[in-house]
Amino acid sequence: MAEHQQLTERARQLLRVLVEKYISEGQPVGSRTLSRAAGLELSAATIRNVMADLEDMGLVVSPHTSAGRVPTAKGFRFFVDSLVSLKRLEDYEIASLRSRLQGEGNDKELLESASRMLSDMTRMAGLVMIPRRARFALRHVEFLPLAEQRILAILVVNEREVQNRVIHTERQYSESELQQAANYLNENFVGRDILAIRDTLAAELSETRDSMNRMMLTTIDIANSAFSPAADGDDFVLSGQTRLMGIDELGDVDKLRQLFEAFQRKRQLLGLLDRCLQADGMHIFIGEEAGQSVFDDCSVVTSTYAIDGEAVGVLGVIGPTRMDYERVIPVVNVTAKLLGAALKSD
Amino acid sequence: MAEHQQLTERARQLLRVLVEKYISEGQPVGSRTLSRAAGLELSAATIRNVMADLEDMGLVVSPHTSAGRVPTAKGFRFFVDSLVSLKRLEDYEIASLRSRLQGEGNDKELLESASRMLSDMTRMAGLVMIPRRARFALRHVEFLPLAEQRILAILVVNEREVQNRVIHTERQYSESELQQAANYLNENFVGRDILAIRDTLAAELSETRDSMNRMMLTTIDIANSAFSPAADGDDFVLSGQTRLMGIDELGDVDKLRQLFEAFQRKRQLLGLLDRCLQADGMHIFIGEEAGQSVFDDCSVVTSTYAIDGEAVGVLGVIGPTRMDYERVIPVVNVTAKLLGAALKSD
DNA sequence: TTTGGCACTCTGAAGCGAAGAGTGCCAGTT
DNA sequence: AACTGGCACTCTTCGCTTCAGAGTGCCAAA
Repeated sequence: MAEHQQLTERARQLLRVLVEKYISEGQPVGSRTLSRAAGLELSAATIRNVMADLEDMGLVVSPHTSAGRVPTAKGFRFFVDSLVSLKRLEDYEIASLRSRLQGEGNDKELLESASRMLSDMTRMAGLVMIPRRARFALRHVEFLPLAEQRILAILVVNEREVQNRVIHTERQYSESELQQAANYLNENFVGRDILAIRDTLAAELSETRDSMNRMMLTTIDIANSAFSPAADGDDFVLSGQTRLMGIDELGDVDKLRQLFEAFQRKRQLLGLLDRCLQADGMHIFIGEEAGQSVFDDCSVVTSTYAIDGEAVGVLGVIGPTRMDYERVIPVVNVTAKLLGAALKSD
Repeated sequence: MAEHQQLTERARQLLRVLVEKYISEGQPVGSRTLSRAAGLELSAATIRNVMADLEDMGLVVSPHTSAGRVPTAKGFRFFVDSLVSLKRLEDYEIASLRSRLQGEGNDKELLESASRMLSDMTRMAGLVMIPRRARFALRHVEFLPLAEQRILAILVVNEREVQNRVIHTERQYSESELQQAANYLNENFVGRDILAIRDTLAAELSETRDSMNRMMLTTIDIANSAFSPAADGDDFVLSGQTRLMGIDELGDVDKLRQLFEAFQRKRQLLGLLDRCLQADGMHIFIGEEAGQSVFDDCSVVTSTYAIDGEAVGVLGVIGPTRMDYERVIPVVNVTAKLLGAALKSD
């Protein structure tokens, strides 16, 4: 059986059982064990032949001459792509998750709660990216002068979310100028998207610049800086990192430390999440597939979550390559749906 | 030499050298090594006698019959209390720290920077408690109605700090009622402490309840909830936790995990910091002294930091019991002074 | 009081052999 | 042609022993 040949049904079945066994036991599995567990009426010797083939194809390896087989990253990939049989969550589990999310007041708590849920359900680390709402509907704006040509802008958007930014301006504005500008915006633009407002103002500026009064110029100047896209400092919520410390595949303290450092830097993980946001639905990265050596012994299972049909964020879990995909995949999937619904409903 | 007797000068000297040696090498130190390192002209045998005394007093132990001595928590305590000779920081080091703090814009960044500095200088974890300012001077307030008898209160205090809170009220208020209440507060109370404002309003209420107009009642009702003491979610800034993973005294993954969990829960650590805030100056907890088993193999070195002479917060480092106190203590001390100064100056 | 000497203890590394697990291959069976 | 039992071989793991090294405690002498 050559490298690129199709797997026989039997080989697939054996690979599936091997992976399942390995996931549940964490030990290399030998031909004898497999012949007992597989349900097929085959002797250990026969199975050894099949295993040799799977090894040629790079789906399994044995850590040393006399130690049974372990799935490779490629083996896991094949497993999740075409062998895994997902376990539906029990209804009561779904109900309990839903109620945990419904109790939360604001969005931030909702995300934290979802992250903790992912972590609790899978006993690994859960993560939830802050939603990138396309739209920030202005509810209210306030400007306060600070020293040195700086202004504190407070925006209330999407009904309840408060953002505050310090902006630098060309010249010093007085308190009453700022007040007027804010009033103008509050009277004319409530409910509209802040980026759209900025564009509208800019258009107006170029059309009727000369005839414009001072107040309008002030308003446009300030709004231009204040209504720029939010640079969210904190881009995801991670929970249960410490659970990873209990997992012996990741027992190497040094590896673990690098992983934790990556969590703190956020950049690498964020890059991964961003890639996931490009395409709706679930993504699974196994071992090296994430493309960053810190995650080499890890897998990441993610799903986008959507508000009103639009994917606004990504959530998922991160754990050892040897994780219980049959359960983890549905957990991530369901949590994504529930979170989307919960975000919509308030 | 009995348990409670004073230590001779010689015993003190030997203990000092032993602790220093142990701190730098991390290995139990034997009598032979000590006789060479101590500078005293004493043979190993003599030293062994002294060591036996120190062991009786509980200042050192040997991990097993043939392994030299290691300081106990009590031994370290004695060392830091009366033997340690602090190493002054170099002027250029102080200058570099000062400039790192001066570059920062807002308070939050300042605290993070201080925390990172502590971590970098000591190669352990740094932590800085958010200042508990006694006074929150009102700069501006805004109330916005939300659904279900909730109000979004936005407070700007201490010139530039924005707090937002969702409060629940007895009845639903209209947008214009809230507007009036906010205007009243902004016109009459700017610059005063929010707790004082609340008290003033409450006093007014009891005096002239009957003659009071509806607007005033509204204002008092809302301000009463909105101007309660800030429940800061995030009470301290921790940096460089991962540095602790490299330290072999804390090599036990399970211990380490408990420590990290304690960091996330925050409560325990916060309790410790609060105790430190009771008394100005430096505090050192060695091993069990912190009173919480999670910190058993750790020491915590803290200092209060003050703005205008008033201690408003605590900062420090956390690391293994075997840390270089001679250097760590000055680092914490200096950082506290610099942070206090930096917070004042803006 | 200090010191050299000595017997003793304990650790840690190294080496060894037996047991166990599993493989690869071959020759025989279906 | 596909499967199977058997067998030699390999590799890990565990317990045991040995040995060197480090350091102690105690004693008798200076």
